Amino acid sequence: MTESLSNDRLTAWRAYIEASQRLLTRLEDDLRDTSGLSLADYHVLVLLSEAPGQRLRMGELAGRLVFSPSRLTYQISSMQRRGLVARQPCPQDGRGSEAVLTAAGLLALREAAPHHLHSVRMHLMDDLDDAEIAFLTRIFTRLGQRLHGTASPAHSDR
Amino acid sequence: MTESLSNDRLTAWRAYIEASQRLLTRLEDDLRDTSGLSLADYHVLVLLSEAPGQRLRMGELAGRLVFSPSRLTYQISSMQRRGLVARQPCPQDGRGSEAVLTAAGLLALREAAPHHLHSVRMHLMDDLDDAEIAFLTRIFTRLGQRLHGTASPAHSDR
DNA sequence: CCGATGTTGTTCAAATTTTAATAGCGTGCT
DNA sequence: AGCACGCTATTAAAATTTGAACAACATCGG
Repeated sequence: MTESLSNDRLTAWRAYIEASQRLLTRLEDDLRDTSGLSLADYHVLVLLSEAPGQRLRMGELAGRLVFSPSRLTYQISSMQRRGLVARQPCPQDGRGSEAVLTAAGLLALREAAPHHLHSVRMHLMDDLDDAEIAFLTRIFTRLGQRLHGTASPAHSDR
Repeated sequence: MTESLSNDRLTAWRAYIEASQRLLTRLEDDLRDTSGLSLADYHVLVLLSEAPGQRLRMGELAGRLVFSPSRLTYQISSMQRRGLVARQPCPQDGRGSEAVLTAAGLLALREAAPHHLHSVRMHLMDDLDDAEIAFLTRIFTRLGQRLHGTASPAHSDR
């Protein structure tokens, strides 16, 4: 096992990590300032708004958000308190529950989206040309697919 | 103000966000399993080990880690409890303090690094060709520089 | 030198996230 | 049917992170 990275790769890695962190921080701040939502709130709203019946099982939602189950429980409870989503027991499975988008939630999303998308463009997308977009998509789509399978939230053996 | 993203860009954005989240989670788990360190611990150790005198001002460290001041205070206190770093008052500035790498901290880094780097290669780098590395570096170096200036931790007006 | 102001870190409380149980319910086997 | 097991989501407690308020010191202008 080779235990190092070439200089080029180390540089790439560090640039990626640091810039991503800064970007996330910035987007979070922008979103909070313009709409009072967190990124997590926003992502939940987006996923629900796109789902059939504007509702999703907790587990499905957690998987897509890359959230632990308990984190999602907390997140949804919080949004429920604020009236952005409702919680309903799942008809097909007595154990489960679904998060359902409320009218207020949809409205909040509609109000927040323009600002947020503007922010994403401003801080990232406007600075990238088409070739860069293509690379970004290629690299991270592949990465996401590869990471999706092998476990992580739970500990594998190794 | 155009308030949307082209489909291509939206796809790129979502792939990037989700895969990055999965990657971070995976690396964190791997690192924790093999060395008992968090990513934050590891980054602190790396930065200190590279700094002249293996010491850095709190503010400098916070800036590079993209941590809030209070978060860094907590982080360093935790590492101090575990013997990985020490805290010293700053000679030039009576207000400040420095975090200093300890022998144990350096050892912990040396032990953790091979596993962590292997993990980074495994999950990300080995899957990228040289052209992709170049794009990654280019995109995120530019992004990092651009985001570095304009404020975020504190709220600007807008 | 003195006072006004800005910095640097820390502290405290509140909010969030993690981790380790746990309750309830499905599934499959007998 | 009856039971062993696994899955789903929640809960409780501990750990972390945020955000506001502060204390101590530096810096600058008078």
